Formats: sequence, structure tokens, C-alpha cells
Amino acid sequence: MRKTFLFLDTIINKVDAKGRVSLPSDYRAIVKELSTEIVCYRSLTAPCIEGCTEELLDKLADDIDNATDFFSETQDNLTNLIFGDARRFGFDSTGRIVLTEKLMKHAGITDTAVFVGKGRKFQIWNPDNWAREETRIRAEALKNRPSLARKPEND
Amino acid sequence: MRKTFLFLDTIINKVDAKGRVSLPSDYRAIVKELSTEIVCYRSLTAPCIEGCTEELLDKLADDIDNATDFFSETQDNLTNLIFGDARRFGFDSTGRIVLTEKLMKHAGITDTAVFVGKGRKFQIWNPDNWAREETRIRAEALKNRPSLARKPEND
DNA sequence: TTGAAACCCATAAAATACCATGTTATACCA
DNA sequence: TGGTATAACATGGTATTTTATGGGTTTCAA
Repeated sequence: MRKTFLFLDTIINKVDAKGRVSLPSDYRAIVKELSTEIVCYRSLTAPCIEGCTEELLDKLADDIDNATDFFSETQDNLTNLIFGDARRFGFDSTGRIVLTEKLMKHAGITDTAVFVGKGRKFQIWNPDNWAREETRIRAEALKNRPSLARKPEND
Repeated sequence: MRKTFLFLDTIINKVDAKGRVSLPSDYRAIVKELSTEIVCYRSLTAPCIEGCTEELLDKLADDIDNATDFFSETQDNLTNLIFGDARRFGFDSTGRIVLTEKLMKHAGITDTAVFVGKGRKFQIWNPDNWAREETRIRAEALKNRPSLARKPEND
């Protein structure tokens, strides 16, 4: 039994006319071992698709329940935004998921997709957009060394 | 046996002259696995129908018991409002529920309904109203990146 | 008896599971 | 270390199942 479950690496796969893409085999392994499923949704902040395990979203549902009360407006908006957009993506025996029109449009994906590991999550990008984004992020990191300092009051 | 039970995605279904709508198959699966039932009521804050498992309402009943006094006015009002309005909705062999006149009127639903997943709950909207609401929420989220900080006193 | 609600059947469309093949990566052996 | 055999994977195509939805029939209660 493995102890770590991280989405890693950057993998380029083809998307066919039906929107089918092979989920990287590493990702599939995680899904199997956790007996969970992949959930994808449009990133709130970037032109890409974001994915994670259903388990993680389930935890988020609990967190929201605990952080806000049953009638809170924040809870209303947040849950609509996240869960309303997210969708389960089971893969077939050959390991492919079928992306929806909505997701592909948001990410500008047509016939090629790039899977980018993010640890507990991953992202799916249009190759060109990702190339640009990666350059930007790396340059940013050079200028301002990243920090994991404890977050201040207002973060 | 699955470990997670989330209402997800946004699904558009038709409502026929009798008020019948297909409950999204994903939602049905949850109901079956939890051996519970779907409960719907008019949203307190939005022009839409809200639904959840009877299980969740049961938990809410407990929460209200714990959070308020047996004789409190708040409890009286809340319980009347929610439980007085809620109703079980069993679905037929093809997976359809029959919406009541009261609910459809509150949500402005006539011949089309949009199911919006909210994690532990879901909502049913008039398509146009939902489109507007979604735009509003997304814009809001872009301005103020959502946070899951513990709730302050007044949330 | 009449209206409404629950139940059943049929069909088209959409989602998903299955099969086959070329290619790449991995393991094995000299 | 180099070369070959083997297994895993990505990808194109096809078949099967599920699902949504329209219509009809029965049942129950007012």
C-alpha cells in the first residue's frame, strides 16, 4: 500500500473528435487505489480545467458545512460555483475520459491537452496557453522567491 | 461501496405538462445508495427550488435542536419554515419526479428546469434565472476570491 | 364519476463500455 | 552495455447500454 498520492508531471495527450483523452496512467493509479473518482471543473482563475479526486471535494463539502451555517449566503454562492460546475469523469477500460464541450471551450482545448500535476489537484491546459503560463510562473518565481510562511490574518 | 455523496454538475431537463422532470441519474444513484429519499422545498433566499436527501434534513433537525432552545422563537420559525414547506419526492421507474404547482411557481419554472449541484444539496432553477444568477456569482467570485476562513460572528 | 396522481411502455439520443492496432516504454538477456 | 522480447499505453473505431422524454393506462380518492 503506497503512502503518497500526488498528481505529478506534465503529460501531453491527444483529444479526439468526441472529446476523449487518455487520463495519464499515473493519475488512474491514484484513482484506483483511493477507490474514488476524478472530478473536473472550470478553474475559477485561469483558462484551464481543474481536476481532483471526488474524495477531496467531499472533504471540501464538509469544510463548507463546518465553516458556514446552513443558511449562509457565502455557503450558497460558494457551493453553487464549485459543485454546480464540477462533474465526475469515469474512464473506460482503456483509461479515457470524455471532456465536455463547456470544459474544452473554457480551456481553449481542441485536439491536444496538457495534464499538469498540482499535488492534490491537476490541471488540463491548451498546450500553447500552458507554455506561456509556465514561462510566466517561472519568471515570477525567480523575481519573488516563493514562500510558505504561515498566512497572516488576512490572506 | 462509494465513499462520497455529492450532488454535482448542472443539468437541463424538460418539464412536461404534468410537471414531470427526470431527476438526473447521478442524483438518483445517490438516493438509492443511501436508501433515503429526495426532499424539496422553496428556497428561503432565492427564486428556486432546493432539494436534498431526507438524511440531511434529519441532521438539520438535530442541529436546530442543539443550537436553539426548545421554546425559542427562532426554532419555532425555522422549523415551521423548512419542515412545513418540505415534501418527499419519490421517482417513478423511469426516474421522474412530479413537481408541485407551488414549487414551480416559486421558481418560475414552466417547461424546462435546471438542476444545479450544491454538494450536500441541489437546486432547481428556471434556466434564464439560473443563467443570470451564475453570471452574478462568478463575477462576485472574481472580485473577491472565495475563502473558507472560519466563520466570524456574523456570517 | 371525474380529476389527479402513480404506473407502465416505447423510442430516440446520448453516454459509455468494448475491441483492435500501432507505438512507446520497460524488462530481460546476452 | 547493447539488443531484443515483452508489457503497457495511447488512440481510432464500433457496439452496447443508459437515460431522457413522449404518450397511454390504471388506480385511488374526492
